[in-house]
Amino acid sequence: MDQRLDIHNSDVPVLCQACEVRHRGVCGALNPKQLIALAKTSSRRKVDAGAELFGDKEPVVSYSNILSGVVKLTKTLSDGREQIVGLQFAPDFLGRPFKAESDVSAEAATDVSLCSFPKAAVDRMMQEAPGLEQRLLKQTLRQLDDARAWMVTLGRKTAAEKVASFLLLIAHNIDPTADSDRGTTVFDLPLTRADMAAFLGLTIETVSRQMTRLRSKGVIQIENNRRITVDNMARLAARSGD
Amino acid sequence: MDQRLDIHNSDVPVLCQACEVRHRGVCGALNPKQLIALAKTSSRRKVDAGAELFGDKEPVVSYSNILSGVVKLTKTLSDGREQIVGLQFAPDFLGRPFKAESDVSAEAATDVSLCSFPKAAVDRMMQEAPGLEQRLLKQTLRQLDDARAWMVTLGRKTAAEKVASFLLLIAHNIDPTADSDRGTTVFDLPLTRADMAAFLGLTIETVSRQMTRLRSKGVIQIENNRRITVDNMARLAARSGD
DNA sequence: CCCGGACCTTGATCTCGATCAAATCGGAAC
DNA sequence: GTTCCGATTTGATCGAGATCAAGGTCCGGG
Repeated sequence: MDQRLDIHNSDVPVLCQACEVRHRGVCGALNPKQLIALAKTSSRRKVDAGAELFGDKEPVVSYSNILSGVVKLTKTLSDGREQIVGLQFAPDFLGRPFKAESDVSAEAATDVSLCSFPKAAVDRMMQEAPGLEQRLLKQTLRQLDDARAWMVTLGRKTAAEKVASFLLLIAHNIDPTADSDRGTTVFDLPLTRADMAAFLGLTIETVSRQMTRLRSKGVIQIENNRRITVDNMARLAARSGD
Repeated sequence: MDQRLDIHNSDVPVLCQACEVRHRGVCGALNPKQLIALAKTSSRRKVDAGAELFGDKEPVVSYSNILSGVVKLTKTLSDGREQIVGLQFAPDFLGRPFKAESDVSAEAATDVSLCSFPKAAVDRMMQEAPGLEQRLLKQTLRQLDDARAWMVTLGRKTAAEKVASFLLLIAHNIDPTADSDRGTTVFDLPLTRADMAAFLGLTIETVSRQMTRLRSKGVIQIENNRRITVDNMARLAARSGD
């Protein structure tokens, strides 16, 4: 009832009215009143590819929604070996509730636009809006599923299967309608070869060789290193090992 | 107030009064009234090492708390390659909310005792008890941290570092007081060499060779294949690559 | 005590992906 | 256009871990 009224008096904050992820992101769980309270303290910003959003072991004072672009989450061993442990796409929520500091660092893989909130404001709102907590739980469970699926890729797949799995992952995230039945799919890789290697647990050289191999077998076309065309998704999927 | 009264009229279900994980598990978020409602439909059971708790792609109709023992979560590729994607210890909650079927299979690595609940009963209670949802969110976030930490192990560590990392993981889970400052730590491995290989993304032979190597360097002692003694945790930690 | 089967270790060899080392490409600045 | 520099590709070689193949150990049951 209250909810019903709120929907009609359309005092949704200006910032949110034009928001790309208004309904898909965690904000979708808030009523207009809560949205107004949160919007007061939130701010949009753009960051360039390569910029660090927050570092490992660094106190994190804000959460963010990703509005566009791709963010990579990385962990680094003491001797410098690096592994990307997650990729986040719009409208993912960025940040680790219940902990003052993250144990991953987050870096913009592409140009990224964000909507950031003070950590404390969201933490407070989580207590009042159970729907918010539920959205976070759902996203976290999905990320856990993704992480576990990727553990199989890291632990058991060959280099060729890893690269094919990566291309499928990106194709599905960039263009959710891409599917094995459909014909040609085109997308831009959000990652450099070095990033791909860091995500796949391989070296740059191996990634490059496997990409070349997929191209020479006619599974993919490569334009300017970044633009990928997949004529037949099923053929690519057949090489992913799943 | 209501809460305060409830605590004193100690009508906590008999089943729960003796529960090993009463306060540490997700049930700790429930008040006695909710606990009674849930206990009506819950049941304790023991399963032998090796038994499958639920399979991949199989509809799951119940959740469980692990009361004792270790459960392994595995994923299998179409050609049979297998990867353990998580280990669960008491008092972990087992099950995937918001999804009818799991995409991992769960198997008892050791003898395990469980307390199981019908999925529907817990799902209903999650709506009413926000504390329950918050506990689940916290556990899920912790599991996501664990999964990401393990991705580094799978993607970037050498066989020697993987085995050392595994021993540290087990030592810390079996005996939470084990720490680098302290002297001797003794524990039983909950996994066979084959399971260790499946968790580490290695073969049985490589795991065995690395264990032998750690023994011959005096980092660990091995008794009957399963009982491990670590005289100096710091020496083991130094070999984990972190 | 002896047997049988599962689990584990050890050895020899092979192979995939890492490493080392040059080219070559692509795009931004001028 | 030309230059330059980081990103990528390609080639040659190496080596960690897989694979193939025996043995050895542990433990429960007759």
